[in-house]
Amino acid sequence: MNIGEAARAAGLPVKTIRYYEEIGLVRPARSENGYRVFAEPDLHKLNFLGRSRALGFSIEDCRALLALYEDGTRSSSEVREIAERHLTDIESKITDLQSLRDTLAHLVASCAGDERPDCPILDNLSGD
Amino acid sequence: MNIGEAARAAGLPVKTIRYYEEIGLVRPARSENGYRVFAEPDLHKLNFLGRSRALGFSIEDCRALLALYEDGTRSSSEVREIAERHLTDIESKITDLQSLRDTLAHLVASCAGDERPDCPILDNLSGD
DNA sequence: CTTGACCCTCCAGTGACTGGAGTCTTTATG
DNA sequence: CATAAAGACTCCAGTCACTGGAGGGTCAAG
Repeated sequence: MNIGEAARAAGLPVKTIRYYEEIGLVRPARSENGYRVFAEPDLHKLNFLGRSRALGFSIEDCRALLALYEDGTRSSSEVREIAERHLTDIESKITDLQSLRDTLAHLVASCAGDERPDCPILDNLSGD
Repeated sequence: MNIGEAARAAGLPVKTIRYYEEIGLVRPARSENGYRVFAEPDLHKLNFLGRSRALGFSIEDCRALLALYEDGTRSSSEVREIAERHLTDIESKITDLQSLRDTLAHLVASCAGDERPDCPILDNLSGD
């Protein structure tokens, strides 16, 4: 299977797959003409990567998760640790964004948004 | 006032201020020895930028906001538009992150996290 | 035999800094 | 006066995870 078909199968852009090979996440075979050849295990990896990335794991987390996935002697605690750290990260990002949102929402609400120059948003940004 | 003092006053790293000058957000004067000299209006701008960035506005938004701030003939609607777009952005990011968080929380909760290899997190990532 | 869809590699750019090397100026101390 | 530390300068490279594009080779259909 060529890279285009693999891309469609995994739901990833062709460029992304080439990038994943470059950084050693997948190692597809090559045919005589130099084309990458993706077999079942490669496709499986690509799908794994796509799902991991969709959950927001960093590439390095994905690399670790993939290694654990392929290591029959892993302990689930190692996987859970990675996921927990990521979850904590996301939760703190959510908190940060919510506080930004609250501030912004107040500012937007307080601004007339008409043709006049007076603007509480700018007042706030300029330090009142 | 030299860059170090300006940095302390504005609560920004020295490097960041030099970067802001490079991209044309501030234009401090130079003294004979080549050192940047920050006057009151420059400090004000740096503070404005710091607050805007802290609210998550992109550099280009900051540039636009600063221009509006300095334009006495602006209409507040222009400012409000930028802020509204940003607010919408943040809200959609929050929604995305919340759905990630929910998925991840379920997965983490379902994983024993012990010495055994069985792991619902990996099962999920590998496509069940 | 040509067209068009693929595939290849390599290089540059994204955003917003950050770190570091190598150099110069200023200030404080012995 | 010499020196050393602090702080200033420029320029280059790296971050993260791709993405776009140039320039070229390969393959199947008509």
